[in-house]
Amino acid sequence: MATIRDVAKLAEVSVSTVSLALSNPSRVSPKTLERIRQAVAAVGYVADPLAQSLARGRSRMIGFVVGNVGNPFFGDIRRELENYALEHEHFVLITDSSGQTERERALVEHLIGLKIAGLALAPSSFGPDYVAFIQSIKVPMVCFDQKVAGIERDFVGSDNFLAGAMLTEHLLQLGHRRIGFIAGPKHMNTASERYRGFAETMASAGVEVNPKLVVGGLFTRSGGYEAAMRLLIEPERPTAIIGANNAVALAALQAMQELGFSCPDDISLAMIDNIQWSSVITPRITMVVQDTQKLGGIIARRLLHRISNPDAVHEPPQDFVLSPRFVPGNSCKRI
Amino acid sequence: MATIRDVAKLAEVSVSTVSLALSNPSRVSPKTLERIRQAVAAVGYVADPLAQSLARGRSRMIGFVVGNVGNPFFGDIRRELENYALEHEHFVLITDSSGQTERERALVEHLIGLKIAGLALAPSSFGPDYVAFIQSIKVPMVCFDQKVAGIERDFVGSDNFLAGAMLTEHLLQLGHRRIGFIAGPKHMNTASERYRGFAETMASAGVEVNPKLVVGGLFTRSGGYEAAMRLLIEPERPTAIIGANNAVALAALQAMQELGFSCPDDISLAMIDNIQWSSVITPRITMVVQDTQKLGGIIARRLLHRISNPDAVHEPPQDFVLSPRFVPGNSCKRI
DNA sequence: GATATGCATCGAACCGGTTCGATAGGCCGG
DNA sequence: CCGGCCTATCGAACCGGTTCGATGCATATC
Repeated sequence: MATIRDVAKLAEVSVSTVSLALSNPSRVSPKTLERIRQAVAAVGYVADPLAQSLARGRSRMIGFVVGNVGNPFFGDIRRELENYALEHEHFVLITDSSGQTERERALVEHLIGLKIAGLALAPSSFGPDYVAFIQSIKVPMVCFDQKVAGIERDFVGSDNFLAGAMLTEHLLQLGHRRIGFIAGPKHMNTASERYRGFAETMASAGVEVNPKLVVGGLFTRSGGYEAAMRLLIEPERPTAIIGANNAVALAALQAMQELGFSCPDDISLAMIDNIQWSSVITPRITMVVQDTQKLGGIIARRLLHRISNPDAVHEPPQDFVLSPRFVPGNSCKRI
Repeated sequence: MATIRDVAKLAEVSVSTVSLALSNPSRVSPKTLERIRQAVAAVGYVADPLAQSLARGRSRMIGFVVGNVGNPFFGDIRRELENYALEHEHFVLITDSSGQTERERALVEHLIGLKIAGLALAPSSFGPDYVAFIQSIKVPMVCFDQKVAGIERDFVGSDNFLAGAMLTEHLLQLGHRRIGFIAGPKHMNTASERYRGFAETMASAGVEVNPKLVVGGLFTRSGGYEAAMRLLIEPERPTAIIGANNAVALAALQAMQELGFSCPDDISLAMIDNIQWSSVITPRITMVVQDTQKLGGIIARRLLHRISNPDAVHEPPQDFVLSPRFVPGNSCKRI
């Protein structure tokens, strides 16, 4: 590997001039610049990014930390960020915390050790310790998906209250009154907002919610399965079920199939968030989806804005909340 | 951030002694070691990984490069690699080439610039130029999934011939003779082997393959959809279809649904590779799956073996080929 | 014609570690 | 008592860049 000193020697200038020429060509005389350019080409010089990062104190890498890289929701966002970053000569390092807060923390610390230029984080936890940790991060960052109380950072996400409300309204209009709700973890903002959207819409419609029909508490497949089973063995079985995310809704579908219930003939089903291959699942599930592409675009733009404008540190954090989109399927029946 | 010099000052030893103590404690006297330990704790010293990598010429990071991080096949492998690497104090950098060879190359070069300790790569291409590029990589590496002719590296993958053969055999035993095959790109080893498994099993059984029933050529959803449509409008429509991967098979299912064919009553369907949520898809598709966990384990072990045994460079590359597993569903009917 | 201004270039310090050869002191055997 | 060997520690060079203050020279100003 050729170093900057090889270039300097060949071009008969000092090392510092080469460095200057490469990072700020206009500050070097045209003829010297040309000599340096030729020398660079001659020896095939490429700057060592590690040495650059060490000297500059920051690299051109962006950290991307989520709980599940395989989730298409995060995948779409990742893709947007990658493309935008690449256009701006940045490089995205993807990491996966498996939803474990400890691992997330280790990953973030490792990334900061790598002197990343910026961080896009889908927070995996909450509470004072967690908030303190996030707040201690000095690197430009954007949080997304999960709004966590106390974190004062740019945030990009969807209107989850609206998402819950839309599905509830839809089912009410189809005549459903006994609507089951498989909820997510109460402490997660997405989960509580979606539930609030459900509860308030029911209340506005003057329909009382049977507390036995609100189940769950995990956004996982197994949690959803168990919760769905509880709904299905209820004597006053619901006529429709809302899954607060894709995993619990699909688990509910599986439980229904296993118990011999037909969807939508026996029970209607609706969910929040898309899944891959949703179009080949029978029935096609009525859902409310987030505009992942737009979310990703905003995250990317916001993060790179903060990265490339050093003054942006003083800009107060801002929330970007997008409205989700209703996608009708054939999993909900009028009764 | 505390530096190694702060530690040295506080412990009243030289910088080199601190470095030595930290990397090779046995070569420092017990009492000095203790002083250094206390100093480290006192100033909260953590070595800067960037500076270490620069000085050592290699880091403790492992590059993971695949065409689609969101694919659960790669996701499972990634998880195994991450866990194993973490146990050995290595850190996995995930990157996504979107299947674009140019991007893959840029990513690999970037990772090498980061002085990664090792590389796990799912090759995205083939041909002399590509092979030459891969062969030029000096970093310890393991290739997986796609076996590429000419690349002399450790390889970990599944027996794709067997995968194709198993499904074919299954359908033959159910009485099918007019079996359609949606193939992948001919130049991809997985695709050609799967096809070969199909063709040879048919031949052994003395069943002639109608060339019109072998369609496709892309492992994508849209490619599979188009190919399936061609099969379905064929006058001599197949009684069963094999999708050479999950994407084309599910696209075929969608096409069948859209044209009003019932699976498996009208047409049977079988596929290679699993998908997420396969259990909620109606019908449950009969498939042959790869043991992703085991694949990931082998990749991880092999790579870390090469990384931590410098002599291992002389070990000749080795192929690890696992047998896939048959998972019956209810998408194939006896006729 | 002396002084101020600006520009191109350079040298040296620095980022934060590692590594190797040198040195000094302690212990051994002869 | 002295030479030889071992061990603990150190200093300096190095990895490959960046950055800032200094320098020298040419042009603009009064």
